[in-house]
Amino acid sequence: MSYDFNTIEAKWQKYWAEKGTFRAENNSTKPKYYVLDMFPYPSGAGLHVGHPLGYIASDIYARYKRHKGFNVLHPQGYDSFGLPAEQYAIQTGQHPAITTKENIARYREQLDNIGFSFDWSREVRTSDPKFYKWTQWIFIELFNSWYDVDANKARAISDLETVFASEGNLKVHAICDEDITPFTAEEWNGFSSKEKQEILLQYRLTYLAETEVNWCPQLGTVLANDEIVNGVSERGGYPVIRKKMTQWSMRISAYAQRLLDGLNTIDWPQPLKDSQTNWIGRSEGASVTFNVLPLREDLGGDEKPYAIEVFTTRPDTIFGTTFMTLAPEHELVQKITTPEQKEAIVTYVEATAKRSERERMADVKTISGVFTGAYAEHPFTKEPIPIWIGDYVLAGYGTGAVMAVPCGDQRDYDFAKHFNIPITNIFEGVDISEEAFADKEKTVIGNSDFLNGLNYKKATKRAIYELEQLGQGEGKINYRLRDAVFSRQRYWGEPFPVYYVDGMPQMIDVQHLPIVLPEVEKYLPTETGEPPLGRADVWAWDAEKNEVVSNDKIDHKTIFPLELNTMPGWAGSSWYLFRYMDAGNDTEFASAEAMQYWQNVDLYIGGSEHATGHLLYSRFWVKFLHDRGFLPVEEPFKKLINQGMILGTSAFMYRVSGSKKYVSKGLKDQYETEELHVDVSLINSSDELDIESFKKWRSEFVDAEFILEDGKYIVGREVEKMSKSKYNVVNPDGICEQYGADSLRLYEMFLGPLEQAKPWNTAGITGVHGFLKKLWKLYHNRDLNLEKDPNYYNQTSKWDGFKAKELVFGATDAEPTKDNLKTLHKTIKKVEEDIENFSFNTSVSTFMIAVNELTAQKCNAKAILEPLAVLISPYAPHIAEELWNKLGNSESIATAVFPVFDEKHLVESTKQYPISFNGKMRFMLELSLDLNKDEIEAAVMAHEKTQQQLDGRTPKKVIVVPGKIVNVVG
RNA sequence: GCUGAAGUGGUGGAAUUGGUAGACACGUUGGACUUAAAAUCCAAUGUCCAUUAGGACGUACGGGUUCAAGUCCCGUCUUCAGUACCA
Repeated sequence: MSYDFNTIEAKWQKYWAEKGTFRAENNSTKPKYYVLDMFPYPSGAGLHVGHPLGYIASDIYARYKRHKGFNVLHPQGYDSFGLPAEQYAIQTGQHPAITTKENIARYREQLDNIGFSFDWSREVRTSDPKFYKWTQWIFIELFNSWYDVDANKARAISDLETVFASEGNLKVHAICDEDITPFTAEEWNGFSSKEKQEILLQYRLTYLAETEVNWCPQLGTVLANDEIVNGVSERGGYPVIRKKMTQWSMRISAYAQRLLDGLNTIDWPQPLKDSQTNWIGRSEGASVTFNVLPLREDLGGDEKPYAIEVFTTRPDTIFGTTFMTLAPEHELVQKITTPEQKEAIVTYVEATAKRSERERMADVKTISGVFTGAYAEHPFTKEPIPIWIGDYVLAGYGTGAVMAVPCGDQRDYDFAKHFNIPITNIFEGVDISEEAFADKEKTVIGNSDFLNGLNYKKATKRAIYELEQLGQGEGKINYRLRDAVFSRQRYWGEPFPVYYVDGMPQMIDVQHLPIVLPEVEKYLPTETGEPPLGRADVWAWDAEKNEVVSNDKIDHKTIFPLELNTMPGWAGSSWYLFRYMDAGNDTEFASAEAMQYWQNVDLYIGGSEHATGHLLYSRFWVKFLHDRGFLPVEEPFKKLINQGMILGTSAFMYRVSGSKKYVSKGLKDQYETEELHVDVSLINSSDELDIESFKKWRSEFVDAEFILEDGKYIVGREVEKMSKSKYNVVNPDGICEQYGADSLRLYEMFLGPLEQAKPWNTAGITGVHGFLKKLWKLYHNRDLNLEKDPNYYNQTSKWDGFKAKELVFGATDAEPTKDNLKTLHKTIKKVEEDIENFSFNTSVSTFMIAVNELTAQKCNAKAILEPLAVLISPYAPHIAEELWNKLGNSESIATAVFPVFDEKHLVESTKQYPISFNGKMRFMLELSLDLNKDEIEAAVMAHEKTQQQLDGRTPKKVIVVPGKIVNVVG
């Protein structure tokens, strides 16, 4: 029987599905292990060879952990809300639910073909109402929570109402909107219901606010900061502008410090932790208030002076402040500008507003700004300081205003030089005639009154103290992390469980969830610019009957309008990991017992592109749910591995400009050409184009002409991200058909280290496929191809070759030889280490060596072949199952126990290595692993003798480490 | 600019705590078996010199530590990724 992988793989995939081999139990005496992949978005293009890379790695680990006696949870699902299905719906009118369903079916088929050990009974889909019911529920819980700084956690909003009713908000320390008006208990109790709601909204962890957002006109929606790349939308590459809109926001800033601290408790790649750290952007410093001159007491009344609050990380340099700069968007700009400067300021502000983000970013070198004509008072010297505006100060960071210290900050320095503003040097022994001095460590302050002679640390402390005495500043920690906008003007997302009474948002009670997406006849925004849900006919809330009803019934008494926005893509993916623990639960998002048992994800594998999106939001929600007592854990993913991207090798053709002629790569420089992508399936392994297929590929190429070199059309090649639009996508189906899923799995692992990006190239796949054939033969009549059989040609048809002769299953009960055992245990050790270190690529080599050695040893002992099959089964599960079955086992190999490594079989002969020592020839000694004390002594003595014979000296020091090399120092 | 990662044959990539660099695979060349092809098996394959025996040089570059450096230290260069006027 030859290795018929197609039959074998189909057989075992069916077997696993029927027997439910990979179902995880929520009750088990075994230790638990949770292995999770980032679930895919089911796109119309299907899976390409890059997708399964991480899945194969996690599958190997999951199968390995099962062999090691763990109760393994290894589920899979779909992140099925998203923009592409909606864009497709806009173009074709096809309902996104239908497209999504079809795409999922295709994904499932492809995933099944690769033989993953997923527990499909726990599948989740974020677009399934049974799933998003709980996404809506979490939203309501966020709405019903506030962040208590004293308890350092989120609490129920009802607690806050109790506090307000008894003592007002004066003693409440919350992370909330900045401009909260203080009130007493009496005042609170006297507020109307609407006033109370408005106040509470300023405290809630999700809140409605008029925010400046990134608006993408082409997509008709708002984008989060991480959905924008270089000033254009990540999807589609459309321009993005700033616009004010009323939006739902998530108060993730409340968790900034805990998100930072939590990074120390999890095992994630350092670059990823770094990028979250940068994103959160903690900086320590002080906030300082500068009063604007003329102080307003001379204006009469008790009006307070205008005050500019700044954030600085260098309060120690406050005496070096020679001007201030406001962002052009700063709210005080209009108020403080003097009449003489008005025109210049207005012109500048307008010019800045017109510049797109992109232009502003592209042009960071040009220094620009305008003097407002106003002055502020230095808190200590009481000197007047000119106030400027300039676009190097960003409205979105800190307070949108800086105290400019040109001697200590290069940007302030450049600005001052450019506009001839004086520069005061406040550093001892430093020359600032050429550039600013920003080295904190070497700082000694001078020319600064009470700060003179102090270093950075002491001066900072003292400056903050003095500012506090004046009531004009305090120590402050500033975070770059902004609250996350949570509204999207889209159709294909989770609807909010929200209706509006008198303009105030109301939550729909959990027992009436889910609020299911309504039908609409078109998926575009409405003519008036409302989100697509504005087109729904049945989209109003009957607060008496508690159901969704037709919109034309809205009476604002019992029937109210529903929220028209939907939630962003990251909503469902922020908590899905818990749904797998108890996927069918209709009464809770997962039962407490299930969550207590499974805790959190032990191993998470996925791409690093989610560093500041999904992986941050998910940590935020988990911390929140933990605070409110819904989750036992505070971090979602204990260990994370980023698999590298598999890149495609694009092919390019060169079209002679303005013609239908295509010139081969070698001759392209003789013409003026433009390059265009061509489908890689039309190219053979030597970069030659299949001209006939190319003409048939697309109608526009039917009458193409070619300028060939040596009768061939050679294309250009370049490695790029795999993408449908670049025609460089390779999907796994063809490979599964031609070489089998096991070959694909082995090959994807063999390609290189998991974390590394690498181009896809099928050239080497015959290597791993050949290994599987050898493995198969190892369990069968292996001698057939190694020695000539004189009868062979008589037995079989001459033309059928070796395949025609039946290979006989050949494992026996024979005793394994020493060599057999050595090979086996060497392999166990290496494979175990490799899997634990996630270096799956090297273990494939280990298998090849093992099979080659055992073949050479003509090993047919069941005692070797059986454990070998278990070792290989995580990598190549189908062939391992088949061989396991043939060895006479009735249970699936998935339940087999991982073989135990026994050091004693690794008997190496003691070896001497030559080294050169002080120009003389010496030897080093390597001891075998299994020697006892006496044997070691004997070996060392023999070794010393050799050394003596060489130069007549005895080594002075001998370091003996069993199993290691002996270091002899003369 | 800043942060992080990495530079090893024709190619992908191996190499424990420093210990025979180039495992394993692809590719290439030669051979066996075939009428032939495919498949399979065997051998060679870092570079240079040499008929052979053998020798020299080799892990981006320049230094250093060490009996011993791909690995550790200092400096330089290059590439990739992330981030960007963050006060």
